[in-house]
Amino acid sequence: MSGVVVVDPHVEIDADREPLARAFFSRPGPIVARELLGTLLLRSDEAGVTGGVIVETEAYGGSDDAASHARAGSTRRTATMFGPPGHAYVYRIYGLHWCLNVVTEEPGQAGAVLIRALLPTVGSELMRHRRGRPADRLERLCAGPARICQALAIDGGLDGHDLTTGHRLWMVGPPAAETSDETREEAVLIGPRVGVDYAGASAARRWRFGSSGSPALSRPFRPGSATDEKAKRP
DNA sequence: ATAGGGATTCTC
DNA sequence: AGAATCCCTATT
Repeated sequence: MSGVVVVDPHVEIDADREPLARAFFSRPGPIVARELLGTLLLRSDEAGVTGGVIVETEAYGGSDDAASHARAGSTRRTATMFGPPGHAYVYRIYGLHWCLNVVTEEPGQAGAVLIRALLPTVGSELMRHRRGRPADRLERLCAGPARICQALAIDGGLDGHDLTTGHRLWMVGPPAAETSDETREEAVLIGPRVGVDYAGASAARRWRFGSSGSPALSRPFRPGSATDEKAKRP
């Protein structure tokens, strides 16, 4: 991908855009997760603008999903998962790191997509500095959900933030990507979700999605089970 | 009140 | 392979 245009945080957003984005995120998690591949995640704060292309995602459901934080219903931590689609669900893990999700499904129906990896395109030097690894290869900078949050300075203060409004932290692509037919067809890797074997929940569901051939995946997809396939947008 | 554990990452 | 490290959740 060439010459990325950095959106000014104060730019006006088309009035049409928000309802479209809302519709995009209100659909089932696995569909949203797959279609988020190739879209742009951007972060703007005092230090500058950072971000990259989403290359890996995972979908999580509601009470029927034993691997989901929402499995026990709405709690203090997971309340945003039951809220409006297109908002950020940010949680702390292992007392150390933060992870970023986008809320999916209609309000009242819990769901979220974990953003697992980006290919950096904006502010890579700032991200290296924030990660404390100036020599890190570009593909490794945001290869992992907690690395993304460290590189983009995302923490609990952004929990519940609307990702469709175009400021602080936002996504570019849905639904703008629908205009470019070229990008509709892409090879997508599919596999079981990472680190949720405890629930025995990942066995049946293959809700992890990755951009085929991307050098920035958090970890490889198993060549045997994770099938390469052509995914087309509706 | 308290115990158990995690959608991770880095180092040994 | 093991630690780091805290707060959410469930249980007493």
